[in-house]
Amino acid sequence: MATTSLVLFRSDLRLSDNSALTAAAQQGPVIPIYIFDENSLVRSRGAAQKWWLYHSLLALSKDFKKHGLNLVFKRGPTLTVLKQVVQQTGIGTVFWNKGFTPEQVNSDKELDSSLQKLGITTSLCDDGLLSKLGQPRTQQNNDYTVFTPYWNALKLSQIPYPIGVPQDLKSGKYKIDSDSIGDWGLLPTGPDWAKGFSVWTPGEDAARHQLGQFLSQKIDGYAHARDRPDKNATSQLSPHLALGEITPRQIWHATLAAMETEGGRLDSDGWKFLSELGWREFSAYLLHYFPNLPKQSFRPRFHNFPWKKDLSHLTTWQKGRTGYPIIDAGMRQLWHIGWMHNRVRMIVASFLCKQLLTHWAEGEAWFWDTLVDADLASNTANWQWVAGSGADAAPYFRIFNPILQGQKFDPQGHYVRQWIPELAQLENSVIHTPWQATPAALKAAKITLGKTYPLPIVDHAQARKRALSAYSTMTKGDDPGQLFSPTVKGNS
DNA sequence: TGAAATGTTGGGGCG
DNA sequence: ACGCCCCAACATTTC
Repeated sequence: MATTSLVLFRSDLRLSDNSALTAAAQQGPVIPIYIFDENSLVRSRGAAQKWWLYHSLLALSKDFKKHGLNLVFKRGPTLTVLKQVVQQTGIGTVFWNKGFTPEQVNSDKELDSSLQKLGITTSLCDDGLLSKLGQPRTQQNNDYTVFTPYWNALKLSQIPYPIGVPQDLKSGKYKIDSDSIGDWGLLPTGPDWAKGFSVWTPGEDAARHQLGQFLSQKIDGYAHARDRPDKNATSQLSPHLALGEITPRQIWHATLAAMETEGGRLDSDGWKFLSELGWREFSAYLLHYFPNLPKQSFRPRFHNFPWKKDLSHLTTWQKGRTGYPIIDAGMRQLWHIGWMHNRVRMIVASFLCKQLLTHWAEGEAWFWDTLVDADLASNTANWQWVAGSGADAAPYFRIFNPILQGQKFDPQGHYVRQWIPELAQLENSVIHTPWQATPAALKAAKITLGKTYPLPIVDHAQARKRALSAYSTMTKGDDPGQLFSPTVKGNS
């Protein structure tokens, strides 16, 4: 006997390797549903990711159509909407893949018990991570707080193989009204800040294609080239992963297979790439054991760090007008395409926290709103990592010199020229230090410092000293500290 | 998944 | 030929 089920989609916008969808399809016909629920208990998606969500939902809907299923769109509190649908249809079973942030876990639990009280059968599946949430643990049954031992334990464990698209996908025979997602306010309304986002193709097909291209063309040499923002050398799978258009275990096994094919030649590049999945996993793991990670420094001694609140500095950083080309190029890339190269993320984050002494959570909030790949665990764990307040973090005194970083990782200034057109005509020798260019060189390049391009807002050497002295004021005490709330909303 | 300050070494200019 | 100094190059330490 076949039971028709609802399958609730959230951050798992794919047909393949989808545990909930597969489990439901094994029981009978399926009605897939996406509910746009700006639940106050769960941090809602930033503006940039809403753009991605819109396009990803269209893609998912199309993919379901190919299998003869209609993806239902609804808006409102998830429980209320599900109740209505259940009352209207009499469907008695709901499947979904569990979330893995603490707030999603709690909200899943509430939803689960509320549905059960209504006599609805629920089935929650594990999905979206390589490992079971909260695993592995140390031999003494502690949680890991250092990446390397965590990673060693993780990579040795059995990572499940991905499963395909369910073969026996059949549509439930109910007519359910569906919203038009154009009414959800997912796309920019005023000025269209998402024009540059057209470089992306959201959706499961595009994600699979992107992975294939990466493994056939870019994995070779990845370990080194990944640090070069002037080269297109990274996988750029992060937004696909964030929305669940592809799973880490699909990437894991496809990468191992590609390494296998090359008989070991790509092992070091391949493991470097897989370790990046390891960092994603480690972030989710840390957030699980430290639910305050988004709001509080992981290391207690940072609770009394003398952060500065300087709105004009923050705004200058956000707009990419700090006067340091590598910083400004990164911030403008973020604004224009909703994504920033990993190396540059570290440089701009270090600059905000250290040169400008701004609380890491201000930067985290900006990234959250502007990144298409925003992920609560990765975003907060990595900001804390750069700030020095996180688990297994870079030491606070490791302060990037934005000039040297620019010269080292963008030696010809291609990246700077791409995102800061007003510097495009400046010669290589001063592309990362325009204030050192001769008046004649500036004139030839049509640059007026302080006008067409800003002078540096802080002097690096001075700011570095200031940061180190701020660091030295931290005490070892474990002051419980305040939970942080950012001062500025992003562009939403 | 740094950078700057400080220390050490060794070749070469020079008296 | 020798010692002295300078300083680039590299190494170590410190932040």
